[in-house]
Amino acid sequence: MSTPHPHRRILLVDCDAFFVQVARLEDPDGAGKAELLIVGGAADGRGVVTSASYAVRKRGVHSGMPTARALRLCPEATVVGVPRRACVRRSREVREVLESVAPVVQAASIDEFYLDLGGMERLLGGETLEDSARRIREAVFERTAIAVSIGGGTNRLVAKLAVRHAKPAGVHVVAAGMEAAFVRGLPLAEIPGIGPALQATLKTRGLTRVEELLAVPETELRNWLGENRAHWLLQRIQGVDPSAVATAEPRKSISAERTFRTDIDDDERLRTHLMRLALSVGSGLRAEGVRARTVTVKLRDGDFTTRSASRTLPTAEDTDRGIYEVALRLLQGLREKRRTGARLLGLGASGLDEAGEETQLGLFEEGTRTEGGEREPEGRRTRAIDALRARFGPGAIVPARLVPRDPDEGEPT
DNA sequence: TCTGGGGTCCTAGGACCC
DNA sequence: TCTGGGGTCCTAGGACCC
Repeated sequence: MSTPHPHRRILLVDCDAFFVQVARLEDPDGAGKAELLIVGGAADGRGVVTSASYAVRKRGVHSGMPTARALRLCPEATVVGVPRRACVRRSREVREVLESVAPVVQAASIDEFYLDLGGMERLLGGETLEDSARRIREAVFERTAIAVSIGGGTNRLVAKLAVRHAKPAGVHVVAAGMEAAFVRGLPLAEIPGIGPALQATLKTRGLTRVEELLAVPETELRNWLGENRAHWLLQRIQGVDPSAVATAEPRKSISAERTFRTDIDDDERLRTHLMRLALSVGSGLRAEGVRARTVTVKLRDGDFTTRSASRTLPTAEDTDRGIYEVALRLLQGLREKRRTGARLLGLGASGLDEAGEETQLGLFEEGTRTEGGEREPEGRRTRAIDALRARFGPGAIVPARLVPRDPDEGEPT
């Protein structure tokens, strides 16, 4: 079957410095007035920059940089915490606007959305992709007060690369047929998927630009990187990306982790943190209506060595207690292998199946057991607690006696 | 100046089965 | 007695993205 249209019309809508914008909208008199604004973790602990205003970026600050270092580069900057809840809400508002103007919208992250305008040619009349992008940019700003930039082209990769040339608050469309030429002029580091490790590998052969890599014979590349990676890389540097814009697939894992202000070597305290993580992961599972077959514990030692242990259960689990009990054994195993101060503790749930109709219990709820040892349904209370946690955060309802206030919590900024 | 938290995907070895 | 493959699941680790 032949397609009626010669090429696809893909847009990537990317919110400009999203966390900064949201922080300003939520606090117009505080963050809103600070031109030099950093959103991220506290500077006195181990926090990093989540997003920095463009004025701060000019000083060399970028996301992922330790906040302490960012403040050394830009001492006048104001630092505020991440307004998580507001970001989720505003992200949803942006998505809703996009869904009203495009038939297919895929949220790639909290602040990025792929659109496929295919199939709406008749509705659009003769509108060019660039004009569509401008119209959509304005609609989003009008209805959400969020400024976005939009990249466009015939596939997702090109749209993604184009959006960098659109920022801030602009539009950049790569014309059909110009994909390879557009990619050819870029440094390899700009290609999504070519991260620090692959960049370093390529650099051992003096390769830092797409152009240079294109000159390497294909067979050589295959011998060097293996069939799969070579194929993937070749497509990337030729501006080819057959992947479709698809609406969200079900989530594959749910996890929570904490980096401590100072390393923790005390098993009792680690157990307390593990409980807290189990509460968070458990309510996440129930909120999604899924159960997990695999539980993973992650431990990062003081020297930044990261270790993990996982266990797949015969039956899927979604209770705080069930998750916790498996996780505790895994944590003990990891601690026995190497007992040293822990920098980070994490807990993940994967192998997710849709939950059935049976009970969903919270961590410290006993539930009543029938003669067969089966739990009786007592979902109402757990659901009520989960609802409160959803509104006020995972710390809203915790068994105070067993999970005291987190002494390792960073100071709120 | 050390290096967050939430995810996805890939690889590789061993177990197990056909 | 010797010698195969392939497929799937599980586990551990790592790369990468925002």
